[in-house]
Amino acid sequence: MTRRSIRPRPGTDPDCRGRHSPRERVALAVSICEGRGVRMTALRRRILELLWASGRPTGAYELIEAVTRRDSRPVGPPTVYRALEFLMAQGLVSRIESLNAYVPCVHPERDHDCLFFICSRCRTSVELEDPRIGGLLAEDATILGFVATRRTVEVEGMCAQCAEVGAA
Amino acid sequence: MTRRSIRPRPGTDPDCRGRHSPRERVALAVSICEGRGVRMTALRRRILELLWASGRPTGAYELIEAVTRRDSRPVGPPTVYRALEFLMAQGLVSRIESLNAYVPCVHPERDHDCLFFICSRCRTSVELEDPRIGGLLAEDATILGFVATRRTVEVEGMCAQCAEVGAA
DNA sequence: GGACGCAATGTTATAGTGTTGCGTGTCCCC
DNA sequence: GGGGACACGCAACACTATAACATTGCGTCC
Repeated sequence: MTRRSIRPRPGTDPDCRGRHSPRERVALAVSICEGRGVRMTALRRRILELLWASGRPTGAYELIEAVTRRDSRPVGPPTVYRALEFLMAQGLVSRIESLNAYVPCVHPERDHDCLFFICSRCRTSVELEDPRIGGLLAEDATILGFVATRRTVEVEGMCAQCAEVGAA
Repeated sequence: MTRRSIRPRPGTDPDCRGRHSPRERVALAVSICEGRGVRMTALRRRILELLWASGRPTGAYELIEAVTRRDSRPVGPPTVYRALEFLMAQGLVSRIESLNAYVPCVHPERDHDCLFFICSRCRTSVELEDPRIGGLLAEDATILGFVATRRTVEVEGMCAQCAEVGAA
């Protein structure tokens, strides 16, 4: 219970911190797309790289600016939104609803239900997987006769580092 | 497991369906505000009534139109957003992040963590309370050293009624 | 009763987020 | 190398939310 040295970054969770470089995760995403027969185009890849490079949940319009700057050509909103849609459909990116922002998923290789802890001070987020929560939600859904297709679980507050600083 | 006759409406959950009329819930909200020494003004009350009357998650701009129509005078966005902010601070209304919409809370008298099941076909939502989920989230937060201030749990899919129709 | 303080609301403008519609290109498969 | 599906470019627009500033209304204090 005392592994507190993590610096929360998108998609870094306590069990695998440091093990996943952005480069490696992008390469994994590419191979996943190959395996599925879907197209990881240059634009889509660029956006995934930018999300990994950002280090925190990133808005669509920030991405528009970043792509425009990096590729030295104007890119419109629909272009970026479509790429995000693709990346989300492939489970490579998640949307954080309470921020209107996007983060790369740490474990696209697993079929996962993300759970986000979002620090409102340093604007970072940590992705966790906790299958127990999915289980309870499925149970509640069954009671209601509800057929679930998507889950959003987000916790806002202050991360360990910021809480320490704030307490000082 | 076979209580399926409910018509999901905002804030109606299987354990108390039909027991809460909008009128009664608004009256409860008024008395809660009195007890707390905060002001349930005419505008705030009007917006709460409109949310109860709507029967589904309602966007801020829908509310702006509804207030404008009902009071026969133009109302600007800030006015409505401020009223919503107040109602949320008092736990009388919740925001559904994945819809950018607002619903009245069924049990403002309890300190509650809402959990929403949102039907993407009929656009209704059902509010549940499941303390076990809050417990797990608190547990995960502790492991991360995270200090939580707000939780968002939303499940999208199809409600029992729409699933039946859709299956036909 | 008039001057002040304060909370709530009104007004205008603008920022931020996301979508529609349509045309063009490009890749892949046969 | 023709044809269809998918991806992208572009312009305009729709929706959601906030900033900045003005006004109203009400209670209080002298």
